[in-house]
Amino acid sequence: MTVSTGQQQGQSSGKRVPTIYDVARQAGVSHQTVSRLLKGGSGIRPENRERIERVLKELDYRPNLAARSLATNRSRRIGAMAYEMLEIGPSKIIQGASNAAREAGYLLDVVSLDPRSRNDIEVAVSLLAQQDLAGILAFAPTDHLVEVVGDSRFSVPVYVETESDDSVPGHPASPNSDGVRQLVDHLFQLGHRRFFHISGPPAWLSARNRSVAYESALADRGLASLGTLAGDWSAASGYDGAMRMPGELGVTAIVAANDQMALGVLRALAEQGRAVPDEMSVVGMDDLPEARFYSPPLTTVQLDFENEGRLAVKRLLGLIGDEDALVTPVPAPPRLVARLSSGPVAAG
Amino acid sequence: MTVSTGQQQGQSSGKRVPTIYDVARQAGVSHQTVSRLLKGGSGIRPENRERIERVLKELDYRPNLAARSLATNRSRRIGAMAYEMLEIGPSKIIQGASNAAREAGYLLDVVSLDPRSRNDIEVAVSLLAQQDLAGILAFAPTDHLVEVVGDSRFSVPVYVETESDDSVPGHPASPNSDGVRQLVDHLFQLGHRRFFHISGPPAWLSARNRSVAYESALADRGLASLGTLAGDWSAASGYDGAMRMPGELGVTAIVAANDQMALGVLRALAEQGRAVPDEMSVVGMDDLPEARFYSPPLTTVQLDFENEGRLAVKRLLGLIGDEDALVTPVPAPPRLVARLSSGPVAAG
DNA sequence: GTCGACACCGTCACCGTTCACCTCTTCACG
DNA sequence: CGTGAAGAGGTGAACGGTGACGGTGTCGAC
Repeated sequence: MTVSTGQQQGQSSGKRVPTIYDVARQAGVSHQTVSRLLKGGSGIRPENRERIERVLKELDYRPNLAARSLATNRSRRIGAMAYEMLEIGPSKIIQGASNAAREAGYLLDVVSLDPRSRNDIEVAVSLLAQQDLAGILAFAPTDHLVEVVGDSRFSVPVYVETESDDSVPGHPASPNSDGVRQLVDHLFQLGHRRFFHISGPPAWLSARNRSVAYESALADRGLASLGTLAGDWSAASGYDGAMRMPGELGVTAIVAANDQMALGVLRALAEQGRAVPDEMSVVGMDDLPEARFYSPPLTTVQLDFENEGRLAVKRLLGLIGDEDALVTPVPAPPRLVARLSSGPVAAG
Repeated sequence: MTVSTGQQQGQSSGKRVPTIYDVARQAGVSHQTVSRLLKGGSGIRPENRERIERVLKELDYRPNLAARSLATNRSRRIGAMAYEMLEIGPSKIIQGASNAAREAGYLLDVVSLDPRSRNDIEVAVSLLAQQDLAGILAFAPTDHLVEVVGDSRFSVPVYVETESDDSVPGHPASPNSDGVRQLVDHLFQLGHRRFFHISGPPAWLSARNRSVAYESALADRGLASLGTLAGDWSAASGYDGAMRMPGELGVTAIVAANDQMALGVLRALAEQGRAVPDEMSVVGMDDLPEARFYSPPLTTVQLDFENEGRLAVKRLLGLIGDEDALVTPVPAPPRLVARLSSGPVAAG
């Protein structure tokens, strides 16, 4: 996983890389015929087609994308703005997007940035504006980013992955809010009535959405949250949150907005000598692969990040007009994963 | 963090994007003069320079990179093959690389792949071969990958991030092996003599290096490992490994090749009712931000992934011949982080 | 036998840069 | 006052594709 020595692969054998002209010459046709074959392929005499294809293989011809995009004024590259690639959610989303892009014949250029830093955002935007891209994907739901991206006039379609704003009533639940609701319901059924929330940073749209969903799920049960502390998605912030949570509230269940913060909460409770789940239930969100191995194993909710990334690419391709819209991936609905960190509320 | 609505930014105001010809005409010079200014900028009369620069700004000129790279046969893009982006190590390396690339004016195209799958690798290679890239970075130290990349004749420099092969004596320690050695020494000083190893998958160079370093660190102390089980970097595999470890060996310290596997080990021991560190010490590697919140907090070793990624980019730029080699980042040496999962060996 | 339709394929111009080369000034110097 | 070198900037041709258009050859219908 780390560096040490490198090795260079040769600057190639010195031979120029073949162009359609080379192919055409060797196949005894015009370059245009080669181009045609490369394009759609119809309207070419079988014998010619075969000959060209042979030469193509022989020379190991690779189209020069720069030339192509110069001529067509289109490219097969998608820019993506991402943030916090170290978190499981974002990085899985990017991975899904990258795969979907690859399958559609595109390459994803990922620019990572800190979406709280206006400067970072502007650097990223100008970097992306320079490259010739078919479109731009912005996964980075902070208010800042939405604003800057909205301002800057890209010459290509931009798809901003805003989450549905759950504060607007009467519109389809996002996977986020659906997941939160499942967690709350689960705890409710276990008898919990006194909830506390460790949220993500309020500048993040997804954090706000999760919080709103949490409040409204409680409200639907006729309950109100006993309080919320904002973390920053990290385990450390979860730890701090749990430590700062007023003891006199009599909380019996803590809902953390992601698994890392839940881990921090678990640790804080362990240090305070409070048993989980006997004295306190803790739930997270995301279902990290590790969540199952926490102490105790964490109840959480599984989200389909991969397909959310794919979906975003498909949507962008739709905007671009690339009718490759074959199958639109539907993210799997969130799935509650009940483990040992949640249990019935203590008697009495 | 999830999708819901998207929003499109306009296909721009319909006006053609300005070229150097447009700029030249408006500034009353030839296109070549504009090009010269854009290039280095020397040898232009101040008055002309000023005029051109004004027009440049006015029209918001952006060079067409496709045209440029067609003409120069060079591009400002670096391809990177990465694997397991979900692991902290790889993703931090990529992030470091991406930042370093950006600072040097390059963009990093990341293609993620499963380096165990020959097919994946070939797809990635051909994808990268198509794009016009200034160079290619291969972070993905499996034998497979090294082999395939070695075979395929890219027309651009390729920097393969092989680790130093620690089985070759007399050559500088890689951060990996240095880190492992620190862990072993730490345990040794705590009185441990009976070690067991949960390694990464042997196809990974870094896993092999860590294993070799482990064995040789023990050998230097006149000890031998009581055994090794190979995991796959996941917490689940660490759990399995600990469960399958023969009890009769009398092991007192388990060295896992990364933090996730160590987490799995901790969980397995907890389920077996074996106290950590009283009955068994456990150490990991990588120092994930979460490691500090495991139960008990994990002793591990901190690696400077970010700078390893940067370093790789610098090296590649060196191969490319881009003399931007300003400061060469030196990855910080690995640092032992002792926490509660390791302790003195039990008396008797 | 002529004509039109159609399939196939070649020619030419163009995409926006850079590069090689040439021309025109300007100025110093003998 | 002629000469040459240096400085500034213009001209035309690549780069490797694609698109528009037009020219063949073949075949069936009249």
